[in-house]
Parts: sequence; structure tokens; C-alpha cells
Amino acid sequence: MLAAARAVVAEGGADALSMRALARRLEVAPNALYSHVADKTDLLDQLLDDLLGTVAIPTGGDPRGAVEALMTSTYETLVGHPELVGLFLARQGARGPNAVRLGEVLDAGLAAVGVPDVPAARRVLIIHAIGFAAFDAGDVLPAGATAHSFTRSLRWLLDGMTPG
Amino acid sequence: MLAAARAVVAEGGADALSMRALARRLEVAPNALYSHVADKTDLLDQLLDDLLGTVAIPTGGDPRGAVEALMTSTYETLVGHPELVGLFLARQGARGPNAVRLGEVLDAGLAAVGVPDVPAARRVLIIHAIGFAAFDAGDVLPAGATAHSFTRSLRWLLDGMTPG
DNA sequence: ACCTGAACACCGTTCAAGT
DNA sequence: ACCTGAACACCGTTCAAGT
Repeated sequence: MLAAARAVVAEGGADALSMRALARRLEVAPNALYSHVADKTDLLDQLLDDLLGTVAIPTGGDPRGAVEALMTSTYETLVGHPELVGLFLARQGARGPNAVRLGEVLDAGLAAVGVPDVPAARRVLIIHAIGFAAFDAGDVLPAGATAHSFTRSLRWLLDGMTPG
Repeated sequence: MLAAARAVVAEGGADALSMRALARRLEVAPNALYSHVADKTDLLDQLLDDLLGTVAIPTGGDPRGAVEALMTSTYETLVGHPELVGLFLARQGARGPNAVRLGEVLDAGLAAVGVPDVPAARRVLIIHAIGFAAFDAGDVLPAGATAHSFTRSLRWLLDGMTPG
């Protein structure tokens, strides 16, 4: 079912993902979907959390590098699925188990780096990654230029939030 | 007409702003709106640009302080209208004359500060302001805490992009 | 557990016509 | 220039019923 939803989005963009369009693709009556999903929000949550499951989680290395790698990997995952980024914006982030796991990894990394206000730092970094991916997704810019500017500003933020 | 649109949004949130709901409030047939507006996107663009017209533009002072004041003023304007922030996200930024004017002021400020890559710096700062406002709008956090964390991270970014 | 038919209360937009 | 009636092709969701 998530695969079918992804296919609908891939073909027609996020706007094309309606309950009825998904039902059409599955060759099923529209209300049959409600046996698998509470409502449309639930469907979108599952779809987004599924994508977050593919974010690579760095292991080992220095804490600062790990945080940088985690945010870059998140950004790249989002940029690789431009049609879904708008949905992340609409529901600022995500709420499923994969999102929770990524949040915990990020928090642990920030604590290891020694930032004084971990929740604030997390918020800044998530806004930064999703925001950049969103501008990439909707834009006419050469893709490489934005990726470079993402990395640079990520480092500004990490520099600023690191004590000493 | 924009006033009526604002009233609909104020009462029922951004989701409540449909062409038909707006027509209902104006006591007019739904299609009558198309004499004043090309389509719904056009309506939203007018609504958002109207809001941007209320952003205070700093005059005088040192360039760095002016950029900081401009972004803070933008952030505060957005936070003051949480129901509209989601619309900014959906169409990353805005396109009307007020948006263009703010962009020019920002570019001039960044050039005065001496940042090497003005378009990249502008992108970073706009993402930061809209992103923070969006998280504020949808969240349970104490409002003051987020405003403080906005200012702090804004300074990190400005520090990073300033040469020397 | 999973599906269907039928219905309800909505959408955005267009077309032809009226003043 | 601004409005209307009528229509088209859609939405999300619920309810009762069937297997």
C-alpha cells in the first residue's frame, strides 16, 4: 500500500496523492483504504516515516563529524525524494518511530559534542535540513550549488553551537 | 476581499480558506471570485505578499545590525500570523512586490556586511526565518524560548557568513 | 479482517449568459 | 466590470452491509 502511494506521488506529485487516487491504483473502492489506515494523515505519516527509515546513521568517528554526517544524510534523503519534501513541511517533521529514532541519535550526538542547549540545537538543525531540501525541491538552481551551501551553513551552525 | 480572506483564515485556520468559503463570507456565488483573482494560487500570493508589506525595514545603523533587525522583523511578522505560515512553506517564500522588495533590502544589507556569496546567504537566512516561524506556529513550546533560540542561531549564521 | 454500495458534505474551475 | 446558474470532475469520510 505504501508502495502504491509512492507510485502515485512519483507519477503525479504530492498533490496527486488522494485517497481516491490511491484506491484507483489499487483497484479497490475508496473506503476500502480505511481498513488499513485511520485517515489520510495517518497515510502520510506512514509514508514519511518510511522514507526516514532510509537515512544512514553514522557510527563511530568524532561526535562533531557524526552530527554533520547525520544531518547531511537526512538532507540528501529528502532531496532524493523532492515530491515528498512538501509533506514534511506541511506537518513540520514527522512523528513515526523512525523520526523518533533519528531524533534520539541527534540528541546523543549533540550532547557528545557538548552543546549547552540540546533541544534548541536540534530544532535549528532540523529546520535547516528540511528547509534546504524544500528549497532544492522547488527550485531552478543547479543542484550542486545548493548542496554546497547546505554544508557550509551547517558548519556555521555547528561552529556557533559548540562551546569554547 | 483580502480582508475577508484573512477573516476566514483567522476563524478556521489556513485549511478553512477555500474559494467557496470565501465566497460564502462575501455572500456571493463561488465563481464571482474569478473576476478578482486568477485562481486560488493568485489569492494566496496576494494574501502573503500583503502580510510581508507589514515587515519593518530598518534604516541606518551598522550593516550587520540592519540585517539582524530585518530578519528578526520578518520572523516576528510571521509568528504574529501563525495561521499563514503554513502557506509560506507550501510555496517556499512569496513572489509578490513586497517579497521582492524585502529580498532587495536583504541583498543590499548582506553586500554591505561583506558576505562573499550573497544569494547563498539570502537563502540560508530566509529558510531560517520561515522555518523557525513554522515550528513556532505548530508547536506547544513556550513562545519566548523559541524567539530566543531564533536570535541566537541567527547570530551563528551571521557570524559564519561574515568574512574575517 | 477486509471489502463494497451508497451517500454526505464538500472542493476548484469553466462556460454561457445576464446587468 | 462584475455577477449568476448550472455543470464537471473531483475530494475525505462514514454507515450499513456483505464475505
